[in-house]
Amino acid sequence: MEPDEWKAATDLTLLRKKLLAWYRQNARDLPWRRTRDPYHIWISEIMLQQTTVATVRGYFERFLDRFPSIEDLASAPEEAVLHLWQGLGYYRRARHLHRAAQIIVRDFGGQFPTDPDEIRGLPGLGRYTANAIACFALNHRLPIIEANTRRLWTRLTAATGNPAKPPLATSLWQLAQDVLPKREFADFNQGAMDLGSMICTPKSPECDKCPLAPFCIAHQTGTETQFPQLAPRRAFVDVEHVTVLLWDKEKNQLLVTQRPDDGPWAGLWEFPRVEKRDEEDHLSAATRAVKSFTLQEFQTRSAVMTLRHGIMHFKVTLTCYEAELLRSTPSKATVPSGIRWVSPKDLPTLPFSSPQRRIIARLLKHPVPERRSRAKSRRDSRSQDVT
DNA sequence: CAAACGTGGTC
DNA sequence: TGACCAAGTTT
Repeated sequence: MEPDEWKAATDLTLLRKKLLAWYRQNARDLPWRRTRDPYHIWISEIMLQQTTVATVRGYFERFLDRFPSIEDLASAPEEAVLHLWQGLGYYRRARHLHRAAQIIVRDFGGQFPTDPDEIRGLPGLGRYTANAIACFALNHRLPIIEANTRRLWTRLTAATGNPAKPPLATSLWQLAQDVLPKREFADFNQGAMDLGSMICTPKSPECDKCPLAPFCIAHQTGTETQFPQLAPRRAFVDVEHVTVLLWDKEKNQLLVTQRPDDGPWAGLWEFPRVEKRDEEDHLSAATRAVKSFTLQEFQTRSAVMTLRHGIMHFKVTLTCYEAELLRSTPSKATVPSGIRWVSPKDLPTLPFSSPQRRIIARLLKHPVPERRSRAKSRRDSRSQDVT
């Protein structure tokens, strides 16, 4: 059925009443619901993009603890912002957040803008996020559509087609607008998300507990799990990456490199790493990884660990080698930007991707020189040592 | 517009 | 235990 058709055939007044009543009884107690501060709600909404509530909880608290105000965020080094974001993924969000904070300080006197169009103009704020902040923090009567509400409304209306793109996306936004009550629209929006998240779940929705079941076409026809009709995901591709712990033994330091502004893990640090080519072996790839960052002479040693991780639609096997400088870096040498020599204990002060942090964790757990001998007996569930 | 952009919780 | 998927935005 078309959302328009469903709307005309539905008692929207009753639906609003049912959803609001359910929300009053079942609302989740979330940290970002205990405030109306647009800055706090902004941070939560950015963190929640494509990210589960369970994951965000801890990050939200730490972030506001470190950056209590927009000005604190704006004046922080980008590296500090990325450091608080490490492990959350989609790191572009953190950089947009940082840039937006600077714009707010420069153009809005450090006060989060109250005009929806100005909010929408900030980097990282699309239609959903801008409306969510304007609605929850600033009392604007605006609709929202995200994963939970998309699932909820497509099931209620049994809407066919891809809800992420026109024409269905357009009619869902229109529907979300039209169902909003005159008052309590913020609770209505929050309630729709909670219902989608807790009752109208992707796999096995609990329709017997759903206050909107009487309005739901999918439920009436037993087709709940046929909606939403999302586009199929890209198939996974196996790839091999090789990364190198290049030691300056004399100084007890390791070479780390900063990811370029574009591409995966932009702005984060990592040990020199390349994607292994089909025609080369792991050792050659390890050597190539180091050579792409330094002209200093070194000797590649052996692989010390292998771990697997996912990134986007890739299944990565990451092999970690060790290598050693033949001569220590002269103390007065100029180190190019984008490269640093860091002692193992200082590695946690830099932002790293999750797989690279797993390498660091093992490195610190098995400090030189026992690292090799102890490695065999100390394997964890997610990675295997290579002998 | 299709593709890029990460990670961990969950069942 | 591996597949699915999450409070999307940008280019």
